[in-house]
Amino acid sequence: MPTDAIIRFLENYIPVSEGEKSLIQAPFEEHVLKRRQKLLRSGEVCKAYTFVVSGCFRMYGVDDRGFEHNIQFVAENDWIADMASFYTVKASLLNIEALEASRVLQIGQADLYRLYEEVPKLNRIFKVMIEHKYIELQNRVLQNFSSTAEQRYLDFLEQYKALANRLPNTQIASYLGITPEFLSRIRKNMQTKR
Amino acid sequence: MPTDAIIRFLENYIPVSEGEKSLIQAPFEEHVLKRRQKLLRSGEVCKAYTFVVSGCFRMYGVDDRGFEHNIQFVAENDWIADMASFYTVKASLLNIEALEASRVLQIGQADLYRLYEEVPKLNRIFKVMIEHKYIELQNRVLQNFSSTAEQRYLDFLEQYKALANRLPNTQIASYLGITPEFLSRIRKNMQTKR
DNA sequence: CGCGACGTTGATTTGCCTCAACGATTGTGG
DNA sequence: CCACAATCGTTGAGGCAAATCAACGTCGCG
Repeated sequence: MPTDAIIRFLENYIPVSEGEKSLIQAPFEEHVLKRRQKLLRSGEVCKAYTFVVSGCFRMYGVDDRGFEHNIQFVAENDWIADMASFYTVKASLLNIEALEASRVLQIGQADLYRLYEEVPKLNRIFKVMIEHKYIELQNRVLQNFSSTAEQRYLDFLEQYKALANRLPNTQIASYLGITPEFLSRIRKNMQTKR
Repeated sequence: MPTDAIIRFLENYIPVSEGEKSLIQAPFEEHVLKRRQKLLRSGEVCKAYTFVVSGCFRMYGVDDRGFEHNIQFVAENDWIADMASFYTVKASLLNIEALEASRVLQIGQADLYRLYEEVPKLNRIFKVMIEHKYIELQNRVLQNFSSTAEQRYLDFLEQYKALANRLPNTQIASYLGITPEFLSRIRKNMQTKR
């Protein structure tokens, strides 16, 4: 069962009984996406909370000059949604796009709220999960203070070792807030150093 | 009772019974801080979750060259803690400092965990609260993509109207990631425009 | 009163962007 | 299975936004 992956994820936090397992697994729907296909377009409401079974996504915004800026990458066994749009049911400012062919499991607002009622411990689990995500995001803000782009690039490689190999440098540059050209120069510079 | 402010805060989310109120209020301790006094120093473990009754705080990190960078401001009727340090019980990278004379209510890890058991709905309330904080932080990351520092300054004034008047420009510059000198030039420029 | 925090202005420097051009690789439809 | 397009990484020349360093006036406070 593909939804087993979700149970394994939850049990990293708190054990889940057999009855709860079936309650949880029931409402999720599986979807398959090709590379470049979108889970969410800005302007739409984010209607689903998404668990990534396999593959990889980027979430990004577009500035007033039309440039894209990656906010986060999410790979297998992790969750992605624009919380702001999902909970307020308002148009999202963000896009979510598959960087690889991917498989996901999705749950809508109504089903998720019902699950929170039926399985109250989900509130605890999701609270902790979101705390983790908050900490990760705060670390990102902290890293952005590292003065030079080279240092931020090194920090990124350190923190996302596994992911970095799978991502094109253009996407990494967009995450770091620099141009692909400048990232290329940074990499060249690093080679001559060592 | 100063802890009434906490109940009012919680009831913005979900009603709380009389019995729950006393359970919740019991473990909080009140503290008074002068301007510039610290709630947390980097290197220490963040041992308390703090509710601000009155006054205002900044949370900041220090980079490798010794420069301070503000991550967030928190004023009355809001919570502040370095979640990363609080939940992992490891040394914090951050500092929390009073920008004004302030009064706070603090709860330690053990007491907070006990409260989560005694009053399970706190998990729901804190989940939602942290979601809000996550969204706020994500907006901050998004705003940082706004190309020019002037635009980011305008965004900041828009979002934190009330707070902006109370903060010295040096603190705002540190939040925006620019020098106080450059913020001064931006402000001068804006005057001549209108 | 005197000291430290704060804001301002000027001159100079620099990290990173912009625009343009060119191979290498990937993927895709005929 | 090849041809062509699209994506990706790289390099060069020139330009700009913001940093740096230094100096000075003002204000609030112990």
